[in-house]
Amino acid sequence: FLSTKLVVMYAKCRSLREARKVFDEMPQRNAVSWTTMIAAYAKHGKAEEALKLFNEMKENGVEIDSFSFASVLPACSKLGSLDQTKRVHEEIRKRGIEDNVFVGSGLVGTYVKCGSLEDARNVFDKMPEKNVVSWTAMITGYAQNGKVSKARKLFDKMPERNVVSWNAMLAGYVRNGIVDQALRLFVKMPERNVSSWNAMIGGFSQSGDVKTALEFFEKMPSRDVISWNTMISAYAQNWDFNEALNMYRQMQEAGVQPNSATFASALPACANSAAVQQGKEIHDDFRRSGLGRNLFVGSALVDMYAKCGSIEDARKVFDKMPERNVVSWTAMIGGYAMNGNGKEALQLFKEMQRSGVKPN
RNA sequence: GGUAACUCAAA
Repeated sequence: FLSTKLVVMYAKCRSLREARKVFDEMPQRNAVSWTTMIAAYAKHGKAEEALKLFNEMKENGVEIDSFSFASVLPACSKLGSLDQTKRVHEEIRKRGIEDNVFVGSGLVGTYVKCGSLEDARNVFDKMPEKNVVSWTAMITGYAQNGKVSKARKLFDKMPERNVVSWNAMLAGYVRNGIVDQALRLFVKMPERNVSSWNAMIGGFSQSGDVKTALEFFEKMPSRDVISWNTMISAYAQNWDFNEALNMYRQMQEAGVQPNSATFASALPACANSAAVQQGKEIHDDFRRSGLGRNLFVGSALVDMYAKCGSIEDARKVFDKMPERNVVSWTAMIGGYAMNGNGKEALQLFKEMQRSGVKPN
């Protein structure tokens, strides 16, 4: 069908809305159009929507194949619910497609992100054929959960490696604070991409070596938005707030489109230096960016206004947030406490508990 | 014609 191709096209051009419009108006939807929409939502981080569509697909009696499962698994990863993932896994088993390498690798990664290394390893061991993606997903599982040597054993054992596998191992060393090993890999790897460089910059930043982080940033062949965000964070987290804001400005001059992480990285620099004027400018930039509301940016804004003493503005942002978690609540409550308004702080604390958010 | 793995962010 022609409209199926249209949905695919719009989804590829990352125009979710347009794709959905065509999808909704289609006279007949097949497995391809359903899967395309599910994958598009998952890619945009809209996990609930992806799962909703997946369930609707089942209700409509459309056949769910390995493509559909592999597409919905990233949404399960984002939700992080082990129960949800086990339910999907059960459906996969029932349909007898757990041997598919895309489905298997997806399951490994999803179990990792739901915090169950055991289930991940189980699926991994049972896979009749593994490819570089399956191996890399398993390595990431160990590497990101404090088991670097297990990760390294797998890494050395895997039949073939690509740049992503090298990056996964490198990131594992970084995550566990072993920057020298990360650097050793970085030097040794047969090819590097922008992610490899970004990971190293993050590693140096994490160990407090902003100087070397900057050297790598300047030396790398090309920089993407993550490179810039990492440097902004590097300065902000190492108490050089002016340089953080400087990087933010340079990024704009370089014509790089900021994303939500950019704002969430730059705002703490204003918060911690009580730079309310710059904070307001960044708030304006965010509104003008056309990026949708974001939990991280919302919390960073609340914290920025609160720490700058503009408690009213903090509350305005807080009230407009569509979703709040313990970080947003804590930022707001802390703001009132700092302001000497213990009464309002206490009241909000109770309100937070009433809304089902647990303090930590 | 649709699918899986790596790097950045808030109290």
